[in-house]
Amino acid sequence: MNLAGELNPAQVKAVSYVDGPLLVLAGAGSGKTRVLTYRIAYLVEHLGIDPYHILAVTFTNKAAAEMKDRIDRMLGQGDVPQWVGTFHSLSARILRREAETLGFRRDFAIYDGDDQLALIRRMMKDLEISEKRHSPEAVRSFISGAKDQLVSPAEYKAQHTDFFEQQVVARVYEAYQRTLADCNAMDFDDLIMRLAVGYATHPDLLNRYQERFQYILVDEYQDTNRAQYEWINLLARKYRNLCVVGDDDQSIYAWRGADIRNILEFEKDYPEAQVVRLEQNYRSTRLILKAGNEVIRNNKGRKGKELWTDNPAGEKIGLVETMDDRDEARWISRKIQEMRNGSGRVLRDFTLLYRTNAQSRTLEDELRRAGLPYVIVGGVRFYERKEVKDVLAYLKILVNGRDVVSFRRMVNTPARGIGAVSVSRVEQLAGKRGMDYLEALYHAGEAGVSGKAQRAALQLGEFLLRLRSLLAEISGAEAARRVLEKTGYLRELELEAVKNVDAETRVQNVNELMAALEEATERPEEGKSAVGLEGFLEEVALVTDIDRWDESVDCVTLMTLHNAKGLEFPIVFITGMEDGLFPISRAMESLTDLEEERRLCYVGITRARDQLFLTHANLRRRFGGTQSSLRSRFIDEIPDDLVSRESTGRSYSRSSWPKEEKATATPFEDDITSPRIVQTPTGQVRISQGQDVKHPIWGKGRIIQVAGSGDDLRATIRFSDTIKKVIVKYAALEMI
DNA sequence: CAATGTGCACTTTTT
DNA sequence: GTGCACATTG
Repeated sequence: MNLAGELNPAQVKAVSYVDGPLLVLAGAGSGKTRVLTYRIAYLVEHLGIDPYHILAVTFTNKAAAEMKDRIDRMLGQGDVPQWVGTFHSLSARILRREAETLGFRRDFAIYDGDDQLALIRRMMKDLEISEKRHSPEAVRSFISGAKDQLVSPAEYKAQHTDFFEQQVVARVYEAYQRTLADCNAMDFDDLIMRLAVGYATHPDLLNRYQERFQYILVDEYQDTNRAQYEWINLLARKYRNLCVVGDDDQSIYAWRGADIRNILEFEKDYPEAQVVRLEQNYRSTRLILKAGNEVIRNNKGRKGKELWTDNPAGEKIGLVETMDDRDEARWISRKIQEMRNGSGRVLRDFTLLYRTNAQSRTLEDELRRAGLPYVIVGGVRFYERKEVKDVLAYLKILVNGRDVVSFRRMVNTPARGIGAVSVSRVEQLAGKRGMDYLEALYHAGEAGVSGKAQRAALQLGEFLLRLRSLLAEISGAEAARRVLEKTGYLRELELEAVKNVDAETRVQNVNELMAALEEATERPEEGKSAVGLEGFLEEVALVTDIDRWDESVDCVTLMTLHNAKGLEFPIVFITGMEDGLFPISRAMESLTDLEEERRLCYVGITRARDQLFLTHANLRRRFGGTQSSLRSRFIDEIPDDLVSRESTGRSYSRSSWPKEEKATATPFEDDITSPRIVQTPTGQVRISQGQDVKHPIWGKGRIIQVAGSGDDLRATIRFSDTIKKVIVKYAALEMI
């Protein structure tokens, strides 16, 4: 391994400084992945460290797989470290191994966000908490937040006595955790929390893993939360060979509990720490990098670094103003076709990024019209689709008969006459007699279930109990085939597909699931061994769309900005660059939220290698209605000389530049839903010069001047026979 | 118990 | 515009 020949001096240090804590501040495109893989290879090959002692935490499973792959190719001989993965997958693995020590069963189920929400709703129902007054989603997020902070239900209750709302959350949290335990299940947050708490409360266990993982690497450290911080730092405390890599400018997950202080205060936690800054960018053209730098410099409280590159200046950044969202999509697909024909680009060179998943639809429509194949990464994830989860519910209940969420899902899917009353009787019986749900189904008669429902329950119970007893002999795929056959689930779906086009996709999804099951449990890829049903379910619970994404297929890629983190693409379009959308309206009121949006923008810009386009639409259909939008403030943070402007509209060009002509005001208090003046999602109204409006007394007119702001926003309007100055707040204007 | 109808909330981002 | 929770009907 020739470090000095293949790496720059900072990278060499990041790779070869292995005694003691190390903080690597790795700017976008600075060769971070390279450093991580070299470092591991260096530990193994050069220092002779047993891979057994290495732990590496990555942000996605995909990154973990790629890293292992690269290391494998670098190492002449010697084993690839096996403990490379995400926090969640590593946690699940360790928790299963240590289940006995920690006091739960090895075969626990993993609940995803939907399962979590379903259970929370049920808890709320049991506790007679109104969903109207307390949104289950909000409760879910409070509970999730508590777990990220390692706050137990009891602690939560004690700490949050001020607000009624939080007392409600405390009650649900308590019941929820109890039910999870009853179900032998853990949600995503539990995976991290239980292990972090496990380490903290079982010194012997902690000691074993400290001895095992003497060299620890953590990628994307800026996005770790409190629980993950404890998880890592407890392990690292003994040998202090902890290398964390991250970039405070790319911290975009504060909303799910990530604490940027983890990286900012690393040197406080480890006073002896060395710090390496990777500031040379190998990815982007000079202009793209400059644009990114200019945007991010508007944030305060940064560690501070200035990326530079030896790359050529490249083409200017395309700034495109379009009439509406469809026009935006049309412009993009035309541009793709043009560049594909003109400069020999292939489809997979193009990536479309957006702030919200909902934006993908319009883009999809136009790509389809243009005949351009595309793939969406993210959105409704494959393993979260209804039909996929339905089938998985059967498999999950076979593995863990106490999983109430899966039980509820499969027991009457497809409809077989076991209604809500019967279901709850069976559940009660299970609780009373200490049976799992399959046994309880079989004994439904004793629960007071009779007639058609009883016959159905009995039959189902018998079938599943028998299938469960066969699990040791048959593959997971075979079990699934029998379920589909016996329940007629697929048949029913196929029947529906005849009249409903959407159902056809669902049939395909079930078939795709079967294919995945067969591959995993019956005929694994070369180099992999077949996993059991349990292994498959675990994999499925923790994979994301990013992990499943196959970059080698030649089509345009669409994804959210969040999903794009850590990736790079030749040509990037960031779409919907509008105030209220990006930055998203809810983030526009607080500085910290706005700064996170800005970091997200920085992430987006720095994904691009060769060319970057920023597009925004003057009108955007959102929510049925149409909203007029102003270009994003982030666009204005990019210096003029870096961009080349283009506009598709005729009538919009006048008011489009510069931005100062436009102003905002607070909404009408009495009727904020009426379409008088365009409402932005913040509840603010926007008007602009040139805007046609209607006044209840004066009729139609056009705004010729705007002055003031807030409550004092005034407009000068030319009506057919007069010019009037009005205070917008009182004028009840209607936009035309 | 299931199929059909109706009203409303929904769009931030995800392991 | 849509998908979901709830109500009503067969």
